[in-house]
Amino acid sequence: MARHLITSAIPYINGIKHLGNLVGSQLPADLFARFQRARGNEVLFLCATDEHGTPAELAAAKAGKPVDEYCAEMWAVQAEIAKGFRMSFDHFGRSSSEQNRKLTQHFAARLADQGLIKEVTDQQVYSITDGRFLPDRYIEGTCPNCGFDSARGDQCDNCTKQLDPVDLINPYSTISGSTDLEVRDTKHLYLRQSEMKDQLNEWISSKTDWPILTTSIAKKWLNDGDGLQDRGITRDLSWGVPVKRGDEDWPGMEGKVFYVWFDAPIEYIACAKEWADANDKPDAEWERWWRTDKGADDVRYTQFMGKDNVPFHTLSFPVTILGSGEPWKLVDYIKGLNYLNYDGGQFSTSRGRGVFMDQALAILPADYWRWWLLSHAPESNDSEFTWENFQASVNKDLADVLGNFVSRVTKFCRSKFGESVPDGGTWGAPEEALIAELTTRIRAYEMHMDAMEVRKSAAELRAIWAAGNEYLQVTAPWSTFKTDPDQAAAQIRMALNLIRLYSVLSAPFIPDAYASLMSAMQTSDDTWPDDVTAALGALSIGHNFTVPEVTFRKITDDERAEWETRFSGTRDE
RNA sequence: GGGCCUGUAGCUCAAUUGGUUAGAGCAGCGUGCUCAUAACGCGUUGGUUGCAGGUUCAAGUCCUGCCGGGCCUACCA
Repeated sequence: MARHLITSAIPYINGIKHLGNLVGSQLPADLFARFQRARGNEVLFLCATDEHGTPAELAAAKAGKPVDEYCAEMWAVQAEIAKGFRMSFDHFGRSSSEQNRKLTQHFAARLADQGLIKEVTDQQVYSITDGRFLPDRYIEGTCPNCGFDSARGDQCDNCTKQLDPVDLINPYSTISGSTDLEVRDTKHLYLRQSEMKDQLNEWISSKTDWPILTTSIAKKWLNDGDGLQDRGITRDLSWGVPVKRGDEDWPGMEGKVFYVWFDAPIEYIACAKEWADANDKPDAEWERWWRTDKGADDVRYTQFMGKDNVPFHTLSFPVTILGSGEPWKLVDYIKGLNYLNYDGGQFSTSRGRGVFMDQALAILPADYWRWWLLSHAPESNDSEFTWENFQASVNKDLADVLGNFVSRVTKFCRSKFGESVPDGGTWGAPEEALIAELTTRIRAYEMHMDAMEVRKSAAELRAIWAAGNEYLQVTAPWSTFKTDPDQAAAQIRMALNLIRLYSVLSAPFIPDAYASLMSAMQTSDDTWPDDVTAALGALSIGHNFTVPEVTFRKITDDERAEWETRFSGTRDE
């Protein structure tokens, strides 16, 4: 039995994420986790909220709440939505946890012991009115290059030129609008990533099976210009993991916190401890997933993330792990995904453009979204959500091909034989052909799922569903019944068993349909069809079932038109 | 500015890494069927692979240039 450690990039705390965020990490990670569990493998699937940093502080202030309270509330909201989308996390943690605080401080101490931390005095813009240092992009002013009057401190949105905040003409704080800014010296800890450049290069180069997207981003950072740069891992903020060297104070670092990108990936580890603690498990239980000296050497660790997260997962987090000199588990495979666009443009959180996770669930059940998003996952390129495409895919694939199959089979059986698996007849050539086709397709499906080829998996699954309809067309039990009711019984026995088989195979994509179909077929036998013939005998003669309600309904043209309008612009609520 | 990715049928995507006649699904068209959610099956029309050159026995795939789309560019996360 294989062991899979699976993490999804942890969503930032400030607000509800859109469908692009969902399909970029959590959803494919969940698909993979569910599939590996179904295959009988041991899985630990973790996610959490990423809670530190300036945006969290500002969002809390805007909401008029203390930041810890705000984060706790938003964590609950995100946890509820994740549940709504049927994310099968073993634990949904928080980067602000006690466990992560201690572990982050521990890593910092280890890295310092290994000589991989240095102190650097930076110059940073301080806003006297706001009483805080400002990250570059929280300063705006007139672009010295093109004269655009709201250029950000890091880059001008108008002429796309990279800027330094001190270059801006008439700079002001975007938080308060104050122009009362000054440049101050501030001391920070830097992670000496450059020391490990060669080691990282070798490691990344050995990952020939990773998505090109992932390795090319990593190589760019490693080799661009002067190569991998050291990176500041502390910030002048109050909300975050206090800078400490293990349990000891860090002289000169009082009042500072670790940079969110330093502590966020460490939460992948801390989350395992949160999981163990929450379930009254001893430390050995989580350490066997993360410590290669404590049983994790046979673990395969897979990370899922959008492309914007790739540098941190391929470079700075591995530096943290490797640089610690301790036997922590290093990632084996990084599944980096592109972006999902919305109807000819980008999803926009600020402008409320596109469908957000809570809104999606309010209009349709999770399975509809899961199916569409996964079968159109932005694996090789950015992909695009359009309502027309969504409606067509959902109606055709879920309602017509799968849902209607269930409907026609169960209703036919009920009217001719009653609501139990009928006796009589034998299987012959058409059944053998079907089994042969299904066996080929199921093996292909498994291969694609194992390789995390999401779209190909979806296409194969759909073909498996369609094979049921083809079988019915070939055998035509409604005709057979008129001349040879026994043979029709054998045919419908096959079809009823297909429903259970489809349910089991489809569960990673559409878990709610899995549950409702298993319930309709009155079985809990979720055995994976390693042997297709055996799997098609799982519901034996006389086994009772019920005719399910509509498994998937169709999206009407009116609904589509209404939603198209509703989600096109500003988000109201 | 630099780097990377990308452009294939009306739409969404494939193409075993340079190897026969570029394939699927949807939409369209035709047809069969009547168990079923106006569903299903079968057949079929759509391609100068963005453009122009080049390398090669062979190019969607490699090279050069141009045009278009996207991402990243290290203090947002």
